[in-house]
Amino acid sequence: MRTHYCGTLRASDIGSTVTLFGWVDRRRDHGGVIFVDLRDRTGVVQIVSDPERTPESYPQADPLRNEYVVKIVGRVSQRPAESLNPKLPTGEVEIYADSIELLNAVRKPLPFQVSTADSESVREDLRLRYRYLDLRRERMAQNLRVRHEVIKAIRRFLEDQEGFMEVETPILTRSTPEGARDYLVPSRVNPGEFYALPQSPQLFKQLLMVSGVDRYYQVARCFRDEDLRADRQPEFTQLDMEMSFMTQDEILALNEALVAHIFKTVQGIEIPLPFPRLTYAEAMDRYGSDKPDTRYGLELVDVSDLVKDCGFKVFSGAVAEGGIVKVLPIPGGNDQISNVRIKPGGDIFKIASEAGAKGLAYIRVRAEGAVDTIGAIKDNLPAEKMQELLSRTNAQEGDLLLFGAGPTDIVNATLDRVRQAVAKEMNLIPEGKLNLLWITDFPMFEWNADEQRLEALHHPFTAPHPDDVADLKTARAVAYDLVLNGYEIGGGSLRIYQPDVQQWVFDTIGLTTEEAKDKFGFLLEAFEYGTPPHGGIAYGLDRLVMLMAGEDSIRDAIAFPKTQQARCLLTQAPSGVDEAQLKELSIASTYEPGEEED
RNA sequence: GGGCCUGUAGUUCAACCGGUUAGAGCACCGCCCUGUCACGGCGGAAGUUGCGGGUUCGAAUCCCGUCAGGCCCGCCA
Repeated sequence: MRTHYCGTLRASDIGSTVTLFGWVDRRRDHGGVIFVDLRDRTGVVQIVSDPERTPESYPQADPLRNEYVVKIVGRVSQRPAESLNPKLPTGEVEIYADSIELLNAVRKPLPFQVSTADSESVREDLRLRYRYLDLRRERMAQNLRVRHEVIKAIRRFLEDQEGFMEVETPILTRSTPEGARDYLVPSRVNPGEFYALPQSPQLFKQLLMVSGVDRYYQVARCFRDEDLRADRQPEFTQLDMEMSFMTQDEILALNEALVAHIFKTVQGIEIPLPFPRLTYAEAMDRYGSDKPDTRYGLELVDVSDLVKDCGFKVFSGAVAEGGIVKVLPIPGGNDQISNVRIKPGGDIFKIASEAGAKGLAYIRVRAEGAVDTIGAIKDNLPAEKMQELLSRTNAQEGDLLLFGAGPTDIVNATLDRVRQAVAKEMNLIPEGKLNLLWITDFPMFEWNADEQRLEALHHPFTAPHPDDVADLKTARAVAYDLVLNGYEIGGGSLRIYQPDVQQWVFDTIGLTTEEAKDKFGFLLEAFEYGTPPHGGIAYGLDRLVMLMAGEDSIRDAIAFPKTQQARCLLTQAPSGVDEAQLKELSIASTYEPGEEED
């Protein structure tokens, strides 16, 4: 029977006889003495074997190799003074092995070394193919631990301190319009009909409020059949919450306490409360983004009013057509960013054009208030406007001012991306800084040009701001996102709980009464039976863990993630199935290998 | 659907502008070494340069196609 875990042994254990199980992390054979680093999930401890002190185990230590599984019985001993290892938590002790039992060997060449120098990075496809080995490695083992600790902290806080109850909701549910593409599951019992996997438990948690659950949470798996990114997987985990009879401020305060609790218990980090708040309008104005990274400055400056009458048509025309002209001032940018990079063919130009910009005008601020700029600005911007522009952007010698001009959304998207690229390149992002903030007062709807209709920015159950109900089309929503270092890690809203308001919203997004009844009739009906005011939030748990673990990819926060092609390299999912299985489900595949699908 | 990047020994990387037998660290095998902790020393085995085609006297290197992985755009209420 195991008496201890490897990584937990300390000087206070000296003298004890211990039984350890684990993997050989490394073996060092000095001819007359063999050292084995034995690893389990808690860490490593050094095993010593030599012919004099441990004659029985010495021959047993000889055939050991990396990643062999062994049982070791030995005595915890003080290391000689000159052999202490301050790099290891167990570095004060070592185990004299009285017996070493080989439980299992490695029978094939390891696809990669489990224990390697930090500088060596293994190809990710190999790591995913042999994920069970990858998870043995310190980095991934640590990430799994962080994930576990985060979820544990959430449960302790919500259940023990705040009276939340976890309720599971269906994985097999019904397809709903709006939102992402659904994963579908054919129903054998009901031929021709399909379940959908939930994109989130949204409707069920609202129903639970009608049920009087009052404070619900769930660590909920969600599914969206969309293309993958470094921070997006087709199945992911939300911390889903919903609560009744609370105002927005009360919900935000509770969530601030939750997030602070998570960081405090998992990483010992104190986060000042309350979190800063920005309205959506402010965030778009100052950063061009609804999830701004506020760890650094580089705020945008709107200069539409200064240039609206100038002779430079790109500027005046943009304003005349209802757009804007904004400046991204880059302190010290003159030395950092050459004209070549801003002009067609340059990398900064490319970033801007991918966001829809036609180009980037610029001003370079020189000594004594002199400027270098493109001819069109020099010739067309009156001196007093130039002075006002320099003073409004707080321009100093050496600064580079980049202009975005055009439709508001394109200008914001352009300068947002350039801002992030510049911050990264100029090392403006402080290491280890955590910047949490709320974005509030999102608009209810945005225009979908493809479908020529308004659609819900958040989702169609979001309550309109009480001051704005006169005109829903332009109304603000009582919706909020939590942003951490430029990543949206959570978002929620107060919900509509009156059927008539819900109906107005469906009308506004062009959902006919019939469609609404067909898709959401059960929810509207539930609202007829005494629905409490309620609201909630959902966090992207994988993303939160990724950020807390210091990783750049959500895959490193998930035990068994999928590749960008949505494949599992370990199980080879997805796969073909027997014709008989399809038949049983009353479905057939229209896919023909070698042919283009459309 | 589109753009960009990567693919060389089990693994991490080299191999210059196309030119002898494709090299090195780790891992593996053998020998040596009693205080290492990324131990060290000597030796060995290990390669269809992802795959297919083309250009060339000659291709890891250039070109085309294809497969796999990554980053991004579109998409993701």
